[in-house]
Amino acid sequence: MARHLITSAIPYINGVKHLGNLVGSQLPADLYARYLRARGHEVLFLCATDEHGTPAELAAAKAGKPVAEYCAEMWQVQADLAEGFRLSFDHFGRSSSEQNRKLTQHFAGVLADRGLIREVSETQMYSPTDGRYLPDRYIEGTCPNCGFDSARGDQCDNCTKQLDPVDLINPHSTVSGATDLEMRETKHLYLRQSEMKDELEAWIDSKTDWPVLTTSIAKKWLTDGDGLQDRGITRDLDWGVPVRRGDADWPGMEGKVFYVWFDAPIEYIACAQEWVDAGKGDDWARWWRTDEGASDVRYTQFMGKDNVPFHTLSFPATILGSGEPWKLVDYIKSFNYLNYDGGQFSTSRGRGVFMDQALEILPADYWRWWLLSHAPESSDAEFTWENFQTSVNKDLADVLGNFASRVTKFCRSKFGEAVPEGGTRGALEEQLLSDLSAKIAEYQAHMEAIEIRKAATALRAAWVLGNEYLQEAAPWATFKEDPEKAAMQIRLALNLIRLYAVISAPFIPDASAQLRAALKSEDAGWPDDLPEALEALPAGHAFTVPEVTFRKITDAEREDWQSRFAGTRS
RNA sequence: GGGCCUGUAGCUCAAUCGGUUAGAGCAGGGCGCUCAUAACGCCUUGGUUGGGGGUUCGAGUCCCUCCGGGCCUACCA
Repeated sequence: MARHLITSAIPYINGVKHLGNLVGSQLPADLYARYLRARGHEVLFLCATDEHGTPAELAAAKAGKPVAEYCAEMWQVQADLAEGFRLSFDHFGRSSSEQNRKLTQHFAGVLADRGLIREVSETQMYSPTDGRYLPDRYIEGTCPNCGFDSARGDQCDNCTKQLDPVDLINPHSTVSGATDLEMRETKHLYLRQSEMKDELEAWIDSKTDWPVLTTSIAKKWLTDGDGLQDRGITRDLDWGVPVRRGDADWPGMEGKVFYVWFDAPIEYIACAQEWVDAGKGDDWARWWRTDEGASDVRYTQFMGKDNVPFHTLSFPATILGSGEPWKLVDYIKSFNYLNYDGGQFSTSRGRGVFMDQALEILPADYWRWWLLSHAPESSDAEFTWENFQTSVNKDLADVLGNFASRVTKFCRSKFGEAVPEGGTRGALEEQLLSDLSAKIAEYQAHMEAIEIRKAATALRAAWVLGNEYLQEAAPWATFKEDPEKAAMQIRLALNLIRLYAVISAPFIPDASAQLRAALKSEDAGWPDDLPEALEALPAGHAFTVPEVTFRKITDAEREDWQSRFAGTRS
């Protein structure tokens, strides 16, 4: 049994996340965590909210609330939704935690001591009306290149030319519309990533089994132009981790905070401390310090492709640069994007299905199954209501749900609500066991390799084997001339339902639990020994016919949702 | 502009190191079954692997080129 540390990219605080966000990190991470736990491994699965930065301040202002209060509320919203989707975090933390504040300041201090931080004086747009410095993209004006009148300070959306805010004609704040912008001189800390380029590159090069998506993005940043650039790790903001050098003041940095992308990954570690402080665990160091027991931990991170540079370069630079024995990531699983019906999901425009809306219309398992079985692993994937309806109806209702239904109902009508007794297995049953064993082995191999779509395909194929067996065995026919044989067939089929419930739990935990409850089976142990697992429900064991496990999505519903979610979210 | 990814059946996706006749699911067609959520099973139609050129005994896979889609390009996070 191994020890697995699993983290999902931490979702930003400003609002409910959409299904694309969910399938890009939290959901696949949960699948993996549930699977490894089911296989008996020791797992620590962490996630948190990413709370700092300009967008959080502006969202709070818009909501008319102090930013700390806004974040606390939104954390609760996201925590509830995570629970709704059955995301099995051991702890769902907050990057604004006390633990993260201290740890972030600690890392900055250590990095400074080791000469990996330098001060840079630069100019930045300041808006007296807004009373704040504005990131480049919060300034808009007319593009000096093409004349587009809504060009952003970092890039023109019309001609794609990269810009500097001072280049814009008639620049104004997108927050207030203020035009009295001025350049102010300000001092910031830069992490000297360039010093660590060779070390990082050697490390990335050693990860030959990582997804191409992960390594190609990392290599690009390492080798593009002049190579890996130093990165600013402080900002002129109120909301964030105050800049301190460990426990000490940092002269000249008063009133500044660390950049979110510096403190957010550190929250992975702080979250383990929060987990302990919340009384859920007793030793975070054995997961994170290689000198305190973490050397045998396998650490896997899940994220969307936009997060890859920070996880392959910035955060490792922080860890390696500290010279302290922190656990480095072993495997980075990254995802492409999920699109919505011909376009992108968009938080700002409210396009697509959001986590709260999804749970309002259907149980979590429907979404979990579709999203995971269509995870955007090799390229961007697309959500359409037609595909969702047919996939879910066919896979969950027809293949799995109906199997449980036909077996239990047949048993009830012919033998009553207890596992029937008698008969002995023959060649057909031997063949089923052999096929099933091979299919489960395939499923396990894909799960271990985190090949999610392939794992879903193998799992579904295992469900199909049950229907094939039933058709071949035809207990409704054998019952007429050899009731004992039919009893044996149905006993096996009832055990198949339990088996399916167990192996499907990482994908569809609620349905799995519901099926086991109907079968009155406490045992959720993984079927390491398949013949034994298919004897788990012995003759005479009482059960009940489960409620319809998965009802079908009707055409009327699909059409309703299709139009309801076509527009924008209010 | 530069870089990376991607294009395979009507749809969603496979295809190990370049190796036999490019495979699944869904949708379509036919047959069977009657236990079941109009469910299940079997058979089956369907592909010049985006176009063109090249390397090779052999190319979906490697090279060149053109076309389409997507992402990144470092101050959104």
